[in-house]
Amino acid sequence: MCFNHPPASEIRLERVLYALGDPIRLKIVESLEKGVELACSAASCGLDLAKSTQSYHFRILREAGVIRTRKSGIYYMNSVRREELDARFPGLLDAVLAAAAKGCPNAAPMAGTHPPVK
Amino acid sequence: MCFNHPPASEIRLERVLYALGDPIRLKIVESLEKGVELACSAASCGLDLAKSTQSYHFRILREAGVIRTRKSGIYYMNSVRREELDARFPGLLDAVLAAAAKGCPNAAPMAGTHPPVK
DNA sequence: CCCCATGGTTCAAGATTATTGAACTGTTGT
DNA sequence: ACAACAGTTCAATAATCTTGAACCATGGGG
Repeated sequence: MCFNHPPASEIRLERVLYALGDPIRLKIVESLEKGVELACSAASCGLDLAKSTQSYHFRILREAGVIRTRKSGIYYMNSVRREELDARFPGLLDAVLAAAAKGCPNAAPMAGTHPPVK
Repeated sequence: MCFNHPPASEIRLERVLYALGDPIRLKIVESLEKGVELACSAASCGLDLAKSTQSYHFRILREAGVIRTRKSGIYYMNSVRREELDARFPGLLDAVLAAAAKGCPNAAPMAGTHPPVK
């Protein structure tokens, strides 16, 4: 099930902005922006949502070309398509994440929440 | 009728991204981004929309803090809140507009369309 | 001054889009 | 083989966009 990842050349600004323009999805991207790869449940950790809703948001991010999803064992591992986004829209993700980091110095105090250590 | 412009300190990233995450509103901001001040009808020129719809999108941009609207005579003049946005989210608008300019080298061939010369 | 044309707004209705529970697919561990 | 688990898909409900009609304010003629 290798999902519908758009090729880098077809990533469209409107879709990216739309994807980032939702608080839930922005938080997901933030949590992913340590450069790490996280399972859906770990990336949307703390957000109180039905899992079908989470799935929906991951799909939006995926189809916009913001994240990449790879199935590893039982988990769906997600990461931000950093290089491709930076190449296509230089400075955009940096500016968004810098702004997000400033506006919200949230160090969500997550404790022992199901680690996707694999 | 001095609208609901949020003070600079209350401009929230989520709202800004949401506002920019719509093709119509992005085009409006682009057309405003010559640093000029334009009437609504001029800023949304070329977009084929009911004027109530245009009004709605201008309101979203306004309440997000992206644009400023001032009534001058019979016109509602709009401009981007450049300095405030740059101060609050450095590089964000630059990155977005650079990306938009690259993705779409549209020189919309507008001819003698009702100029808001005032 | 009265009237009307004009630029935008507001309101209520119908048309997209987001959220969610239930049922499902695939993988792992026992 | 089976149960448990991570995510997906589907269909129904809730929320948001779009639009026409009615409206407000301003400015320009008679």
